[in-house]
Amino acid sequence: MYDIEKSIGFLLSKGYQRAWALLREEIEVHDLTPPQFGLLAFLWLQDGLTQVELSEKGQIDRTTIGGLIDRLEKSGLVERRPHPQDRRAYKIHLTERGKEMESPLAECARRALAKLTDGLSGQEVGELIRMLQILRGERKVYDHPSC
Amino acid sequence: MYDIEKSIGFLLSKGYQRAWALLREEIEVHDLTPPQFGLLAFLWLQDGLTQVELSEKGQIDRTTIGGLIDRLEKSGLVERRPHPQDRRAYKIHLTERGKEMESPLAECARRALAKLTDGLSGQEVGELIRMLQILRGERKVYDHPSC
DNA sequence: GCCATATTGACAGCATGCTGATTATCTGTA
DNA sequence: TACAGATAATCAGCATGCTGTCAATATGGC
Repeated sequence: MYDIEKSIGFLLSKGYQRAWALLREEIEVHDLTPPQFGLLAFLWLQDGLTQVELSEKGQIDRTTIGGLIDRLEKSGLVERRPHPQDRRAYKIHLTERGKEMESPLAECARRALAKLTDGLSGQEVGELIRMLQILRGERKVYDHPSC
Repeated sequence: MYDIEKSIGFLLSKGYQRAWALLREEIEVHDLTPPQFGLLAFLWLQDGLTQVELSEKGQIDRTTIGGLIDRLEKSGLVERRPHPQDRRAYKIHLTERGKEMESPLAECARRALAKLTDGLSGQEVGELIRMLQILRGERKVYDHPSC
């Protein structure tokens, strides 16, 4: 008999759903959604990427990126600038307001994470991160790489 | 600095994305999507539930259930029957074909799960399930309940 | 330089997941 | 019985994530 309640796929979907909802509660006052927050977070690490580069780094579908940027542009957090070497492409840049939002938004994410992992110890959270990185596709993640 | 690559929410979203894609590869030959499979899986455990009951058991939004059932009904896997005591409600029943699909579809799910957890040991998979159940909302899950 | 091929971003179309509103029906209380 | 409030399902509207297609532009081989 197939018991979906114990299935990793089902549990991942529900865990993700809960993470999404908790983050959304924290950031909706800033009129953002979790994926929009995620895209900003990649720009905080490196500004001026093209849509394809953002798509690869964030593992977000390239057709989804377009709409995300449309909405972030409308909110005045990012802007499309023509790419100096490639007339097909845009470079996506944070606006001043987009840069200023890093600190308050990261604080929102910290609060959401605290609620999410309320039932887990710090060590368990580390273990969970390691295993999720493996699930994501890396063959194996070691604390001390051995090969 | 906020590093989204190490964020549990981000990793959950990517892990879920990968689980979704792997399951979809296995079941798309049967013209199903992972959420449709999930709904069937709850009916395999208990047939004849109402949409609200399915929504609660599967933690699927009640407005999403309607469309899922529409599509499963069109595929001939489930059917809406009037509820004998409540004229507002339907009881959702598996068709013969819906029942027969349990075995092949569960096999698809087993193969997808094997690919997903390829990099983890059996013990790690158990740990992961335990931690995801905690993330889902249960305060704490013990192998040997202590309180 | 020229052309086949690849790449960038846009769009249409579909399924999912949510909010909020609506309709039909049920239930508990006066 | 009558009525207020709760409940089951639907619908409209929006954002996300995917497939597939297309136009504009780059690139590499000749």
